[in-house]
Amino acid sequence: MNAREENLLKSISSDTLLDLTQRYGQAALGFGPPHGASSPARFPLASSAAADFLTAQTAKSGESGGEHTSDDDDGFEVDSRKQGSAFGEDPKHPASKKPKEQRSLRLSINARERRRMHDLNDALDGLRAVIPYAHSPSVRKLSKIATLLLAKNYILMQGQALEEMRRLVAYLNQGQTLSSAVPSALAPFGQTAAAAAAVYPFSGTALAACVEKCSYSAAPSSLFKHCSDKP
DNA sequence: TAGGCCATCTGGTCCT
DNA sequence: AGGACCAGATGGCCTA
Repeated sequence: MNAREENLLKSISSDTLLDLTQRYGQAALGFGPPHGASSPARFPLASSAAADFLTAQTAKSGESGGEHTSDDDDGFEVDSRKQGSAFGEDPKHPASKKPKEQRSLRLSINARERRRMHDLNDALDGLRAVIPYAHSPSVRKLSKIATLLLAKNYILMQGQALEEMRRLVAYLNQGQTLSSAVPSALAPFGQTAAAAAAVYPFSGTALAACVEKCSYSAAPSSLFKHCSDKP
């Protein structure tokens, strides 16, 4: 983790995160694609079940070869930076029995591996698209490791939010049954909420605190580490 | 210029 | 046998 990424993460306010949390949370529950979703295949979990996701990924895997690699079978559109090593002769294994066949096989394997890594990167891009962080063009893309760690913390945070919501609903339901003399439908919502806030044992700021603590800590080296602890 | 990040190649291992 | 997955090595690009 470098300073650049830490600054990026710190730049995200918890308000923004909570806002995004609400929207992405809905999407994750299947109420529609998240903001900015360009295609269902890009956000498979938002539109359908895990099985659909796997199907989409399998199909995508087949097509992505075409998207990324016109080099697929020939294996010749390699990164120009790596061309030297890609075509260099192995000093340990000079001209063997069938060098041409072996070379062809090696190129095919390389192309497959390249395709596989491209698919992996596509998946990471998909992950970046659905986790809350600054998506503006002026902000650098999250690194792979930052993406994974932020996604993990985001999932943990969502779980906590869900749990807190459940407790709140249970608490409000309990209050309804106790004060049945006053029809709950007539109770001003604001007052109800205020009363709940006054008595409700679970702080509404817990989530924001978790965001601060888990994802956007100012401590450079400890970034992302806090929530590796049990929530 | 050092360090971080990344893409690619490569050989090994496991699975179908 | 062929493909998927993995980890190590290598070298390029970018930023502080």
